[in-house]
Amino acid sequence: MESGKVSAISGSEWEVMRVIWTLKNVTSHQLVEIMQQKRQWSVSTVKTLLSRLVAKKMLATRKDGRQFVYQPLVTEMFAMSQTSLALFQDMCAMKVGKALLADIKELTLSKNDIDDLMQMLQAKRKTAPSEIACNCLPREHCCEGEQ
Amino acid sequence: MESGKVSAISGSEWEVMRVIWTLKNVTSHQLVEIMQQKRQWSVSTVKTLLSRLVAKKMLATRKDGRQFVYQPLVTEMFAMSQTSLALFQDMCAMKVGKALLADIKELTLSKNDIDDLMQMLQAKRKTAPSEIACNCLPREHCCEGEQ
DNA sequence: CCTGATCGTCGACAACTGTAAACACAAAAA
DNA sequence: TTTTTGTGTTTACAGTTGTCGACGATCAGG
Repeated sequence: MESGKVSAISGSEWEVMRVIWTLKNVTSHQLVEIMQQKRQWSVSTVKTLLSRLVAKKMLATRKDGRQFVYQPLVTEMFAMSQTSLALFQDMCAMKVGKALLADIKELTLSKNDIDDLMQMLQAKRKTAPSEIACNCLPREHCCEGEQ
Repeated sequence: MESGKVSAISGSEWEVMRVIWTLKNVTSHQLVEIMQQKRQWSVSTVKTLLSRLVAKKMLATRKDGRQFVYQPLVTEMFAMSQTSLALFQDMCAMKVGKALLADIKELTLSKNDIDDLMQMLQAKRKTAPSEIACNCLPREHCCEGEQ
């Protein structure tokens, strides 16, 4: 699994990142405490995840006295859109729209988000194709029915 | 990693599934051929993935003469929305809308999809909250700035 | 200066993934 | 019937992930 993007962090790593993104500058101690409260992880577990995130260049460390202060190297928004977009791009292009629809139906969005989304959609509509081909197969037969 | 959902299939498995979803009923031979063309995988690799997908209850097999015919046990749409929704639900609730916006900006959607999305949004707007709180931390301080 | 509390680093280990070779068995061909 | 070929099953092996305990360095107290 080699990529040029956001190093595809794993689930647990993502949880740690969220805390760091939110707090911006966190000492390992704070992290351990928060994660222990949030997920009952052992001290070691948190430390391991931090090391891995540093190795993956998602976090930078700054030594402050005896302990480290962690700091994100990519923004949360970047990671979020990067990750979700990658997921959608691995799916059938023809059905991505439907998946989005299902997601939006379930997710809680603010009025502002909704307005932004609608505006974006409105703009995209002008140049949108009327159909998108399925790209699940290399060439031959491709989905035709199954709307 | 235990879940009640869609067994979280991995990347390669997802690729195989896409072909099967599209073709509905596929013999291992076809699969091997397609995957070889699409990803240069060896025969063994494809077979391994198929076994694993059967083990994960994503595929059912029906013996047809010497070989097996594979058949999906969950619909593509279900898997797609399930998977993407799970991803979004692991992200900061406050920023999911922005991520969606970024995704939609990049993805190619058909006019119909766009219309459906807009309609959905319009409907949701009526009951949408004006703000959504960040849920990255257990309790204390939570993101306030960083729009 | 010695001692104990803190930290970060290493090493571990099982489960899951990506890839694939080896093997056993049945069917097709010779 | 013997050989070949097409199938599914087993085994393998390196990497990643989820979770930790142990170890060695360091800082704060006495």
